[in-house]
Amino acid sequence: MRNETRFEPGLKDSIRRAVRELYGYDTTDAEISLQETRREFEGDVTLVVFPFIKKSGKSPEKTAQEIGTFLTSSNKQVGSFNVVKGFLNLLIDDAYWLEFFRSAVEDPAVLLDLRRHPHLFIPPGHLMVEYSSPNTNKPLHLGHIRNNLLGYSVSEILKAAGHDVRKVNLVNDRGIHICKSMLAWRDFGKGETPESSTLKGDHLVGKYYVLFDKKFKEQTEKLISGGMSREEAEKNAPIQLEIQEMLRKWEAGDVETIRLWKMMNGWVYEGFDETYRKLGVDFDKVYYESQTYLLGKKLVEEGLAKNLFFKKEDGSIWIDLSDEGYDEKLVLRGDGTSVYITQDLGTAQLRFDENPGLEKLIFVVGNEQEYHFKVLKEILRKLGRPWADGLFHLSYGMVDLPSGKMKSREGTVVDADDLIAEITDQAEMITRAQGKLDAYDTFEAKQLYHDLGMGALKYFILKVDPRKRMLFNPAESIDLNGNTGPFIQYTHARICSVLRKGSTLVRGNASGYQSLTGPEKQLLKLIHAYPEMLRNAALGLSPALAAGYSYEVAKAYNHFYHDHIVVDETAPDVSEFRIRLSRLTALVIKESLGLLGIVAPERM
RNA sequence: GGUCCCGUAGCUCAACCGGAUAGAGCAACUGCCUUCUAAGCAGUAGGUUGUGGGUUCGACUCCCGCCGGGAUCACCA
Repeated sequence: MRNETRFEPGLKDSIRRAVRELYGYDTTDAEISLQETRREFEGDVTLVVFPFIKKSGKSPEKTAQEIGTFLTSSNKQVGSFNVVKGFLNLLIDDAYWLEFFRSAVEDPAVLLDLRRHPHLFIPPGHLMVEYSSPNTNKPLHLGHIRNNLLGYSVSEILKAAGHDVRKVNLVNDRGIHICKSMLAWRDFGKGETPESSTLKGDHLVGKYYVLFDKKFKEQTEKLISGGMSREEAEKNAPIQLEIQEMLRKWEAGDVETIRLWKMMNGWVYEGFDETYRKLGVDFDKVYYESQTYLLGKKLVEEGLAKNLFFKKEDGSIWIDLSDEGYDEKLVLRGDGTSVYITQDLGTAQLRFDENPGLEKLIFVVGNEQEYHFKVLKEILRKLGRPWADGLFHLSYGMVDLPSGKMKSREGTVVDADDLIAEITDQAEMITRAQGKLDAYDTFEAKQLYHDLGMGALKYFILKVDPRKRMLFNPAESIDLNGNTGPFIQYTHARICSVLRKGSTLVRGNASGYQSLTGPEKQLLKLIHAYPEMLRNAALGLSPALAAGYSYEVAKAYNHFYHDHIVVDETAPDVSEFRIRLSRLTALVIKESLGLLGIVAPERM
């Protein structure tokens, strides 16, 4: 975690003053490198003095010594210091930590509200986050899970940092691939419905999508054995010709086709809603591609009129982006129909039109579409849209299995609903074996198993830097010990248990407590760092920072808990302080887990 | 082939803008429940940060070459 802003303007200003008075020049911010003191040395913050030695003309040790002496006498936050090579370790006085503790006890908003910290404050913006973006021809899988969890968490982080955030979904509900499941159901489904089959709607539709593929393969193989080339066979399989016909009918608004489409998509949406509910994600608005795919043609005309685009002989329209390091890019087909990017140009325009003041549009989409989003942004920029710079592709890495990539055709896809069920079952087994929940009724217990299972899954996925590929091993499922969601949830439940026992001992604000033990101070420092973590997570769009933070806090609390008696009738001052410290710890754990969409249970 | 991303302990991941002896968890091994939740705590062991150069007081981090892996470059989305 960055520390340079942590001890607020005070410390940096003091350093600046020290350098000016001692060596007679003004430092730049970049030269003042503050970091957390490594555990093996004594201190809280460390100043790297190498940048100053040219001006001081003295050795690193001597320079550090001089700055340290200046700081202890000019800044009362600095209690003492020591020097190791070119590193000046500063010890922040306990009084500072205790003062912070009391202000947080009085008013927890000090922790949660960035407006309370001028040096951490981010000007609030009006943002939109698009995530999930499923196809309506098959159920959600592990890849979608990462997308959904990221999109939701990033939105929560941005909201917590003070932004106005709109979460949106863009459902890919039309097109030739959607027709595949429709056709297979119509011809082979015998009227099967989610009710009659007891299959979840999205799974039922997915079943017919797979069936289509099977029939298609059978037909092409047959044609190939009849002497046709593979390419020809794939073009001429009867079922292939039929879906093309179906898509034409759909686009022409054919009543029967539309009816079938609506019915089957309806099933899918019911299925998706259930999965979204289990994942705990939601949207302020859902866009449907069937309503947006025609948008964007006006922008194409505009680009043509401005000579940014050009028309080829066959009537197709292109933009030449070779000067920007990209290729020529098609923006409209020869027959005048939209391609993916046409639509995206249109929806971007629509969103900025619909949301006056919108500053940033964040697309949570896998990194295989990086090229697409670069091109999209570049085109909009060339079209003179001032908001084009506000487009941001939050490009996340794929989720790999031990066997390699997930391939739907090879049946190695990990289904989202199955995974959620398995993890929840596992959480239930382990929790029951612990036998700490006798007071819970069935409903509460079920809810808890779900919260724990999802805690494990969400933490596992979100703790990894979004940009990186990650590996998920379903066979080992998910650990519940160590650096995991349930470990942090457990710590929260543990604190709640302590608080239930000790709440009557708390009356004042522990003002009698004067000196901190090591573990107490460590915990307090981490609590103190919450706003800074929030700021960094928001600026970096990184749930991983919130995950890492919550883990650090949980570890520090368990250490503290192991070494100290919290509730002690015979030492009311100490108990009062430690109970209040526990309360603040529970608060930052609950908040940081909340940023990840993870519930912090009171018992487990 | 062009462009981009990745390579850290047996495994999964950290390491802030270039800072000190590269950190956690899992797996392995040792201890700790008569005391507030042992889903815990403490410890041992595990590394030439893919590789070779360069820049720097200082490189996992920046630059160049190589090796290995991935993505992308559709009148698909």
